[in-house]
Amino acid sequence: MRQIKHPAMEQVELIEILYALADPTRMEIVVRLAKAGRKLTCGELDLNRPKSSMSHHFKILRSAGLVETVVDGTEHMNSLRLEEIEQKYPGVLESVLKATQASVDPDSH
Amino acid sequence: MRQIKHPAMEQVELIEILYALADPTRMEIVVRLAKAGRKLTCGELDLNRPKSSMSHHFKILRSAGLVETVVDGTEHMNSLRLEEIEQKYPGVLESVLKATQASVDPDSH
DNA sequence: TCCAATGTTCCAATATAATCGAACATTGGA
DNA sequence: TCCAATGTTCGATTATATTGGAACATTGGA
Repeated sequence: MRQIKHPAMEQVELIEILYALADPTRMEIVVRLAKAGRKLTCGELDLNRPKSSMSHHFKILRSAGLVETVVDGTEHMNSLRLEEIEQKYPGVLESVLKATQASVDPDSH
Repeated sequence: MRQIKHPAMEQVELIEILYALADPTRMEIVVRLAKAGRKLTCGELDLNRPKSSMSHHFKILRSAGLVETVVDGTEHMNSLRLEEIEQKYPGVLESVLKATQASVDPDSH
């Protein structure tokens, strides 16, 4: 597989986005990608889990339309499809990301 | 049980909200409650499913902090905890509700 | 050509969730 | 007091997800 397939935004369903986010591991990946603001390899996003488990979660994030993965040599560079999702579902991802900060920082609410 | 217990907003987790919304039946309940803008009985929110199934979903919606249920005689009146959730997680529920309309109305995106 | 690095795929095991019938609890009215 | 109405709880079944080891694919460098 030269490059990985991703769904077009037309076929990205809100409920799949929510489902993908409703898992701590996947949410953590999304949050890190948002904070990084640049492409990260799967290795950089490693969460002390077997590669097969991480790969499983990336697959779900991709099929939900949240993450885009570009093959670069032996590495896979991942990024959030933030603008695209904002366009189709304004505020959803943005507010969720903000809310994750709120959960961590007790002063923010 | 005279009245049903609900979690305080302090213990309402974002990820549980997302999980609760990531199911078509529960999403439909939430959308209907939002559109109704008034308390609805479980019967009014019936989705052609056995009572026990609906009750299961209401339980999850309650424990996630999304729905408040007040016992009134033999009926249970349900409402969205919209303002409270907006306060704690601004924009999340609002944008999701807007997005559900976008999914239905092809002109809106 | 060989090999290490990076992930994916496959598969089986385990865990979690959804479904729904039946029994139960509570209420209000006849 | 009896009963119908409204939901919940219980328990069993089925469906779906997660986990992780092992094998595999692809790439780039030695």
